[in-house]
Amino acid sequence: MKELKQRSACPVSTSLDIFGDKWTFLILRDMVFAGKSTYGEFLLSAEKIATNVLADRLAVLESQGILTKTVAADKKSKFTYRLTGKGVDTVPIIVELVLWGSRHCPTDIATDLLAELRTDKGTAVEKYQKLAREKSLI
Amino acid sequence: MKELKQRSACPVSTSLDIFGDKWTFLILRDMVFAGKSTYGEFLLSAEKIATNVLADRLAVLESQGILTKTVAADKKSKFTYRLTGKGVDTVPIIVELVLWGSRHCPTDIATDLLAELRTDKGTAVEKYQKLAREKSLI
DNA sequence: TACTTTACTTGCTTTTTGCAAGTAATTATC
DNA sequence: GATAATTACTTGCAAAAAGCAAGTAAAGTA
Repeated sequence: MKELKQRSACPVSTSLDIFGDKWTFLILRDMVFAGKSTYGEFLLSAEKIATNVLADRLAVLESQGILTKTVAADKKSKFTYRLTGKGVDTVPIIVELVLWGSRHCPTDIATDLLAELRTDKGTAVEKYQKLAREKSLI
Repeated sequence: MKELKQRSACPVSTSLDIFGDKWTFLILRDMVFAGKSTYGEFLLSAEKIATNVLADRLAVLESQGILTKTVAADKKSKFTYRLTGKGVDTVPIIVELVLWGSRHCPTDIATDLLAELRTDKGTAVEKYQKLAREKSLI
């Protein structure tokens, strides 16, 4: 059990106690927007997370109830990671990170996704939350 | 000039290249929701940031154009930090961190602020952005 | 002139990250 | 049925970042 220390009772602080690093939201991004669900898939992302850091972050996210780890349906040697409701609730945060980054940094994002997020953020958030929820029920 | 390396062209990743740590959003929170603007004020927050880390983060945020550093109006020995437009644009991210933390962690947040954010997030975001913008024009 | 305020800087220890290699249980192939 | 490949890690070590205590320097106050 990975236990995190809570630095204060401020909700921004408690959120950052869990998500305050350069990698955690990239794992969640991969689950929400790329449909990834295995250790091997997370390793393939462009940012090249180290294997020990990935293992550590997955353990933290599992212990914090943000995702679940189960043996894959097709292979016993594989694990499937799925978002819990608590994990699905991070979608609005990730969407705001997408919008800020795409507005203020040189990025390369699918124009249709960006248009979707900019035109009707609320609907887009609900859509990706629904997709993530459906995956967790497979 | 603090220069950051961009790990990929993904907007989530570029946002995290700047904000991906446990302290940066706490500084921005203090500016947006507590009206803080000086080094000494940031040091007083409950989470107790180390002085060298605070100095480093302020330098990064300044070099990234998220805040400006000017000599204070009243004292030449004091600096005033203010959000730029790019900084004001982080308010929606911080608001989502507040909402997630207050929903999923044991926190202690003013109930009227929480009600304000939950009832009409868009209006609340605009209100705090406007307040931050007005401060930057003083 | 001495003391305080304000904003750091420095030095040192601890923790986290990054990188390369190794391991162990399945699963696929010959 | 032995051999190789997949999949998900673990381990060891160097480098970077964070944490802590103390020191510095310019400006303001008594």
